[in-house]
Amino acid sequence: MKKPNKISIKDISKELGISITTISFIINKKAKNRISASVIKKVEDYIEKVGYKPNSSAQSLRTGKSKTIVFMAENISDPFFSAIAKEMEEVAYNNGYKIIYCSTENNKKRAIELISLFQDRQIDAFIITPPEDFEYEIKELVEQEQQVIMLFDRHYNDIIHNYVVLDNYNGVRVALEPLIEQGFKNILYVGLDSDISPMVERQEAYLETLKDNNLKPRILLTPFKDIKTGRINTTLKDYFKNDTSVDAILFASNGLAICGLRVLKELNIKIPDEIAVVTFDDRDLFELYTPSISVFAQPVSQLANALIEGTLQLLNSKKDKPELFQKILSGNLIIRDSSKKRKALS
Amino acid sequence: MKKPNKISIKDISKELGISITTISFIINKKAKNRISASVIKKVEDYIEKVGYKPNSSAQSLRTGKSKTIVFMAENISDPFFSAIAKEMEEVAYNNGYKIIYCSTENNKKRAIELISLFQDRQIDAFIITPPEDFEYEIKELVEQEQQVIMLFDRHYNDIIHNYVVLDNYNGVRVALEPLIEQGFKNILYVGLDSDISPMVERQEAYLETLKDNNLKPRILLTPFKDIKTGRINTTLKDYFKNDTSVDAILFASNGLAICGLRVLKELNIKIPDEIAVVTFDDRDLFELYTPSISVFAQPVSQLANALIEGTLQLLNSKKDKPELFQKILSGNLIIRDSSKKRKALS
DNA sequence: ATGAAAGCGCTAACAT
DNA sequence: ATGTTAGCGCTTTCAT
Repeated sequence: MKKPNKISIKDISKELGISITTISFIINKKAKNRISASVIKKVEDYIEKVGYKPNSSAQSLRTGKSKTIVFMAENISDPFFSAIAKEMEEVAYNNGYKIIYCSTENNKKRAIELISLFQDRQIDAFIITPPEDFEYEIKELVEQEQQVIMLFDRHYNDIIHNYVVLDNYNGVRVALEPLIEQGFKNILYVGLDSDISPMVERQEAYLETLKDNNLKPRILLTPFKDIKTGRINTTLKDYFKNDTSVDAILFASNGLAICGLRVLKELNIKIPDEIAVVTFDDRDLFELYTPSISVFAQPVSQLANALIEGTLQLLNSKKDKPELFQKILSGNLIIRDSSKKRKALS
Repeated sequence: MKKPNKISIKDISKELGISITTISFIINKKAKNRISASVIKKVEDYIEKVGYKPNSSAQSLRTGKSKTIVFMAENISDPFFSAIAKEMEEVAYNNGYKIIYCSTENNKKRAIELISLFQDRQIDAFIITPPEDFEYEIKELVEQEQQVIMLFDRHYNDIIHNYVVLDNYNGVRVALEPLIEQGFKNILYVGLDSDISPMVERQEAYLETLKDNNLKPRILLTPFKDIKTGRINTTLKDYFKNDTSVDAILFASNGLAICGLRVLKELNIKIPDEIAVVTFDDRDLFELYTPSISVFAQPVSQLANALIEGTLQLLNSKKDKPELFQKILSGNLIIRDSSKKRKALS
């Protein structure tokens, strides 16, 4: 490997006969009212000419800041999380930050390892989608105040922390409303057996909404890992065999819905004639499926923007006043064919 | 922000009364046959106890290596690229490397900016999916020998470089074979109007295969940007209106296929009865679509593994012998309902 | 077997 | 307005 054009401030200093301090000030835009315009011009031109770029390791070492944000998603290959990642990317780069992505797989042990791995490095901020049973770890992280901690998708009530989440309560209500209005009486909720806030909130909202409408709730929960193993298919099939009264389903996540659609197809259950379907999180699959699937779509762009803007804002805030960034965003229901009663179909 | 437990080698040195050098050797596993077992034990225990982790900026500054790999994909939210990213992630971390992802959007200007942005930082390797018309830039990058350059998905014939790509020629042949065998005569190829190698190779392979079978080729090309703008829908519709003889389509990418499916649905053209469909790149959409869509699936795990293993291998190789890592992997055809003649359907 | 010391490139407090 | 200089934490050469 050749190591050419590794030009440093010192080289510029020698070449131009100007001290490195002066050059440093100019590079860091702290030259105003300090350095003469002619010197600034001279240095800037030279930098432009030779394509000098400061050594970021040296900057990090000196300042203790790395201009790096870690985004710990549940799974970076999940369309929802990768869409968020994609949207944050550009804003971060435009602000001089780079983002490192990683996936927890919703696995506590793995998440702990990842945090430990990145804490060694100089990381300025963590954007985290915490896995199951992670409140203690987040609490510790927040209290250490080593870096900006921003939670995404999930949050805790007993810790004061930054977060950007969806308004799940309202989401479920909005998703159920048209179903109830159309007269569906036996609405099944298919969710994850999990303590993460969206799952808890969605389930609670479901329960409340059904209660408000004097409807009998039916809940089918499955552990996260059953999605991967495919065990969920058996669970769903068994359920449908035992409870034939269900006339509508609300899936609490797109992953759940995909499994559900597969099973309904296999069982030859007609959507929406025999069972209507609504799910969380939009994907192009749902739009193109036959019939098209109604979804409660998360506001991906808004979420991503809030996340990165909030994080940058906290990063730039003066250390003495500990700010808080908390945002709860609303999604919107997209009604497609899967939740329309037959007579309502064109 | 508090800045606690920022413990350095010097602190350990003072605490234990052992020199910095000795501790550094122990940390870097260069202590064998140099340092006494008792001292090693003492230091290791202390490090374990206080949870010391070396400052990576200092290491980078000193060694010139950052243990960082940049993965420049076309679009990190595309299921194909995000699946690759996800698979590489763990291997990289296990080897002490972190990965930064970014998206070129197939935009040359953006890609140049990103490379410039990351070259300033100490990046050890670039894994790049080059956009349109990028041969010159890659050539420069490779010649500079500043970091390991590994191309993915696309490659160039006139540059000697590392790459991991799909065997596109064979892929197209394999995808077309069952179509031809079943007697489809008017097979349309829908591709991207692009100079990137997969598109060139797929189109050539299509032409050759049809020629070998004495069939008349029909090619419909669309610029990359038309997918985003939706202009492709008009293009496709217009084509189908003018050429009603088509009885099968090979889509050169999953993005193209999705647009195609949308249009076929809109035009109420029945798959496979009126037009059979096969596409590149599998997605769960294709499996669940009605009818299920036949695909030529890329070997995602193999590609990801080759990419990261190859990159790590080059990273670890001695600088004096310039190695080359080139891998062409085969995908496999998954035949579903969309490419079966009616009589062949169960 | 262990230690002293130079220096990677940069920032910023402190001269001048 | 500009320059001198002391480290940031680490690796590594060269003593001892």
